[in-house]
Amino acid sequence: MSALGRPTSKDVAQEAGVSQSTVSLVLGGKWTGRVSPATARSVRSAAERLGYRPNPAARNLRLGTTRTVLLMVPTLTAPFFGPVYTGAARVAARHGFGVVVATWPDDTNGPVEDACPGPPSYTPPDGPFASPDEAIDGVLASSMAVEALARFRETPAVMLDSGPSIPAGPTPRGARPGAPGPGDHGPGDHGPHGAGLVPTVDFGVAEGMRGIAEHLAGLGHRRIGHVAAAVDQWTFRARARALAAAVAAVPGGVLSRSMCAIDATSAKNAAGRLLDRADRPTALVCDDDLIAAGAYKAARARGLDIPGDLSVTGFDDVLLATALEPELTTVRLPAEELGAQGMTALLELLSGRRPAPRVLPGELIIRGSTAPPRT
Amino acid sequence: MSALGRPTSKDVAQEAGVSQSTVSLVLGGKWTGRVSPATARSVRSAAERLGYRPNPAARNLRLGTTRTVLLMVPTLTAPFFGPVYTGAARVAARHGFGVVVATWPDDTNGPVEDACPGPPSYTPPDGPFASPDEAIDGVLASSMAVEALARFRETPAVMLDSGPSIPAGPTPRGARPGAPGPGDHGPGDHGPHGAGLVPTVDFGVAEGMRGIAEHLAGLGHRRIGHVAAAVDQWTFRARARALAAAVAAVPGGVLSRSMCAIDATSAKNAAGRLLDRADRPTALVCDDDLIAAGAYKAARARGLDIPGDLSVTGFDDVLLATALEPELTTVRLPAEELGAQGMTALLELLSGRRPAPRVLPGELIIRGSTAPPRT
DNA sequence: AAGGCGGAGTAATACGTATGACTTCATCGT
DNA sequence: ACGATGAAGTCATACGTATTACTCCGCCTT
Repeated sequence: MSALGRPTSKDVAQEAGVSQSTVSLVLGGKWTGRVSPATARSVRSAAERLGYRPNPAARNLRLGTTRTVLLMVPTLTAPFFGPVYTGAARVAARHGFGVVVATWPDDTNGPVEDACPGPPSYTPPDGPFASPDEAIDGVLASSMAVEALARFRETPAVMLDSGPSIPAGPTPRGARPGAPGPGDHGPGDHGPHGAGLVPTVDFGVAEGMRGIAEHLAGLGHRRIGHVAAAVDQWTFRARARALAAAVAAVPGGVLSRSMCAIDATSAKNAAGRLLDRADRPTALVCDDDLIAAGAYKAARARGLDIPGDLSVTGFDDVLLATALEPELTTVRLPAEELGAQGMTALLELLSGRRPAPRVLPGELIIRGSTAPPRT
Repeated sequence: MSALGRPTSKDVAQEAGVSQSTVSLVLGGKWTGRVSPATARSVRSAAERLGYRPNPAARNLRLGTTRTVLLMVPTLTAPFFGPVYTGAARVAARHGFGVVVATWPDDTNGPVEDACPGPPSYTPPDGPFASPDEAIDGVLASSMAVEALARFRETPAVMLDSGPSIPAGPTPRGARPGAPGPGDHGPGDHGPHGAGLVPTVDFGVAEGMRGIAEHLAGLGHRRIGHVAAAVDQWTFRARARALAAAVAAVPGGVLSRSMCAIDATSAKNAAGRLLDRADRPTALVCDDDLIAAGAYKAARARGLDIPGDLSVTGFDDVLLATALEPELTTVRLPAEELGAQGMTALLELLSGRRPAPRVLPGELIIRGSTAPPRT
């Protein structure tokens, strides 16, 4: 029995009447030609009987691997990142890996009284991340964590939702989302891990946004408003750029834009600004579902019926989308699949291969918030 | 340098010109009277210079502790459990503990193609939980996981949101939520860890629900409908019981109930059944915010104005509550604090003390969805 | 001067697993 | 008949840390 109260490989060896090495060989699967099938069977049955599970910590010591990867996300409180974790953890578990999560520290807000002393920890977390002090084999990093990724220069990493290559750094202050500036994310960029060496998994946000624009155009909309998230991330830049291009391709298409933070109140104000213009748009394209909820409020406050007087679209398809009335036309981004594919890419990277970039298509979900414009 | 590329205590020893033991003593903090202050200083500065962090796996081996706890939740996809994790992980990190998450396996739904071979894992997960195969010091278990907790008979555990004592087992089939049957959760019950030995952290849902009832009664409501979650959990039984008691205490108070699953469509139907009765309620009390969103839909479908014709209340105060129009009157449950307090209790338990039961009060948040009934 | 004592530090070992080096023994080829 | 071959295992060791037992040394006591 180990100090943790679990049976060890030595216990199994005794039970099976063999040596500890043999147990390790059999259970490690590398015994062909070294252990007879009969012995292997008896070892396995002994392990089964005792409910033996190898101590991962001890295994790590020798192997120089922790079979643990770090998932860096800004928060688990937002609705989007839970599924990302779920997908990543599922794939990881299937390969015997564990996942620890690091979140941006200002994720915390509630006051906590923890007078519990507990054993002393002489390794206070110091970096920008509130992360468990783990030894890590690799990092799966959400786009918001680009600069924090620099702490892991030596560690294999995969970026999620950060664009087809890692941006060289934070976009300059004055840069406007949607401005297709040269070198915005060109293949010549050098990420923190070297020239384009960090594998990426992305959503096909451009195609998704184009789908929305074509859906609206097909319904007859021409004056389109964009309630855009004022967040400097690749995904929002890509959304803005794709929408601008798609509307420009529609004869008579006109696009107006208003920026907001990602919360319902700010979105309500931004949408209101568009609705109060003389040439009021007949449709509002929102950068995500929560922003669309704000747009609903702005419309209701002005007595506008959705979708009769105003069509509204969202992005992401979180739970909220079907809770709204009418239900929201949006683009479903497979968040769980993002985590799963990201983890798959990371595991490939860890096993020495160079994973190909992946792009997960979004799916246009047409619900009740879009209709032809009133003539 | 370790196999993982990090400096080891031996590296620090060499840098400081002392032995590895001395490094361990100094950094472990138990060196008073054994190491001179000057040496201690030089060791610490060497550790600083090299960026040394002890390898937790190696430390565990000797100590018989993994400094890791397991958080069992049904899912991280639902909006409620992300904050629970956040709070738990924050407190854990502060004491040098890591948190691994186990979720109910049917949390997975998306198809995943993972042709990645990776190293073989000879410990396939077998239990009901899709959990990382970790060695664990303790378990923090959400109420939905009562029966799974039985797998950890020997492990210190804290239950979250499961009522003041662990129920003896699943409630019998025929049991109706709200029926204050004898022995429902009486102090005589024996949990899986023995007679009431599992510490608990709960929300004050009864007080919260009473607050809602009194708020509505104060506005003048008498005919109240309860759109109840058909989920066999302590928290929902407690909500139903508290509401029934509070309404009974109001002169002329009448309560009707309709059950639904926790999704907007099912809730819409259940709310609709109440609204179609001859003695239509003037207020609908919903078991959570998502159900309230369904109630909004039912009301709109019948041309009822909220809050003019119908008051609606939710429970939990998730993001959705402020995205609805009008914003939802609800009870805020401090989910992050639940995780934090639960982890604090678990750490107390691990250090040999017996934590007192904790109850976190809910807070009534009055927004725009409640008003006096139309006369 | 012999013995004792406390301060400062080191050597040695245990934890549980994985693996390269080694042993044992039967069979095979010549 | 005798070394070579290969199968079936075991031995010994390394991984990085925490801790116990020990050494060394200077100083004090008697």
